[in-house]
Amino acid sequence: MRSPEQLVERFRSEGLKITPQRQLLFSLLHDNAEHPTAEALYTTASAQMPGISLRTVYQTLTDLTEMGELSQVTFDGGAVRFDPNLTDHHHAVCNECGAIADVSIDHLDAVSISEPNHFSPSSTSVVFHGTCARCATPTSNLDKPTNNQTK
Amino acid sequence: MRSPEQLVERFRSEGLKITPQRQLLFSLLHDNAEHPTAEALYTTASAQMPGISLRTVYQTLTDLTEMGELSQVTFDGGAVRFDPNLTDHHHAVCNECGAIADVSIDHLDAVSISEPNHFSPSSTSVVFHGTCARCATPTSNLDKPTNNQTK
DNA sequence: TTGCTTATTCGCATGATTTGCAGATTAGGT
DNA sequence: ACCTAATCTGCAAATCATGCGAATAAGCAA
Repeated sequence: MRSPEQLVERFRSEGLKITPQRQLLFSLLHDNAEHPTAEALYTTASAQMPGISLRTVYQTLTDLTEMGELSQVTFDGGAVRFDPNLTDHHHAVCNECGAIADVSIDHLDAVSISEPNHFSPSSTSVVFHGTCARCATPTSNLDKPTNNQTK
Repeated sequence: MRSPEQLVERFRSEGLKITPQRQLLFSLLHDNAEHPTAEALYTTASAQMPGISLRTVYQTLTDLTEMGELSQVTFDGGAVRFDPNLTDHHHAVCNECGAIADVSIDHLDAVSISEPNHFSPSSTSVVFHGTCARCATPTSNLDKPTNNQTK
C-alpha cells in the first residue's frame, strides 16, 4: 500500500473525498504487518476516533482492495485479513499465537505440478504453519502475544 | 478417507452407531475429489434421502474431521470445503469455473524461507490459482461446469 | 421380539462475519 | 456561504456454522 500522503493524492485525483475516517485508516494500515481483520482495525480506530462506524471500516477496506492498494487473505476459514504489503511474498502462520508473518521464498520457481493435468497457474501462494520464534523460546513467556487466531 | 466399509468398522469399534445418514455421507465422500462444501453435500444427500438435516451433515463432517478421516480447506474466504484425500497433496483453483484439483508437487523441499526469522514450519501448503484444462480449451464451452466459486 | 439405554438426528435459536440500504452528514468546489 | 455529490452511519439481512433440547432410533440384552 502506498503512503497515506500518496493515497490522499490518489483519492483526490480520482475525485474521491479525503475524510478523517479514511485518513485514520490510511495511517493505521501504513506499514502494518499484522494482517489485521476488519474488527481489529475497527477497535484500534475507535480508540482514536470514537463513533467511527464498523461499516465505514469495511467500506474503506473494500475500496482500497478494489484499488489494488490492499490484498485480502484468509487462513483456515477465519475472518478476512488485510495486507498492505504489495510485494511478492508469502505467509507463515504460528500455530501457538496465531501471528502471521510475511516471508520471502527462495526457489519457488523450482516448484511444479507433478501430473500433466494441463493446469496453467497464474499465481502460486505458499503458507507455512509452524511455530514462530517468540513462541519457540521457552524463556520469557510473559512476552508472548495472546492467541489471535480466529479459528 | 477410508472406504465406507472400513469407516463402518471403525465407527462400530469405537461404539458409534451406524445410521443411514452416516452411511449415505460415507458413500458421497468416498473418492470424492470435488472438495464439496457442507451445503453441496446436503443438496446431494437430500436427493437420495429427503428429510436429512443440514445439521446432521455438519455434525458428521465435523466428526470425520476430528477422527482424521477428512481434512478441511478454505480458499479465498469462502465456505469450508471437505477433502477426503489424506495423501500429501496441494491444490489448484481455477479462476474461471472455481474447480479445485488435487495436485502433487515436485521439489517442494527446495522451497525455503529467505529471511532468518527463526520460524519453524511444521507444514507447508501450496495453492495455485490459474486456468484449468477444461476452461483453457476454447472449443466445446458447453461442457464447462458452472462457476462453483463462493467468493 | 420386546424393551432398555444412549447415541444420534433434527429443527430452531444464536453467533460471527459481511453486505445492502436509506437517510443524515460533510468534503470540496462555486 | 451555498450546493451537490460523495461519504458515513445504523440497522436489517444474508451467509456460514455451532449450541441446545426434545424426539428418534441403533445396538444390545433378555
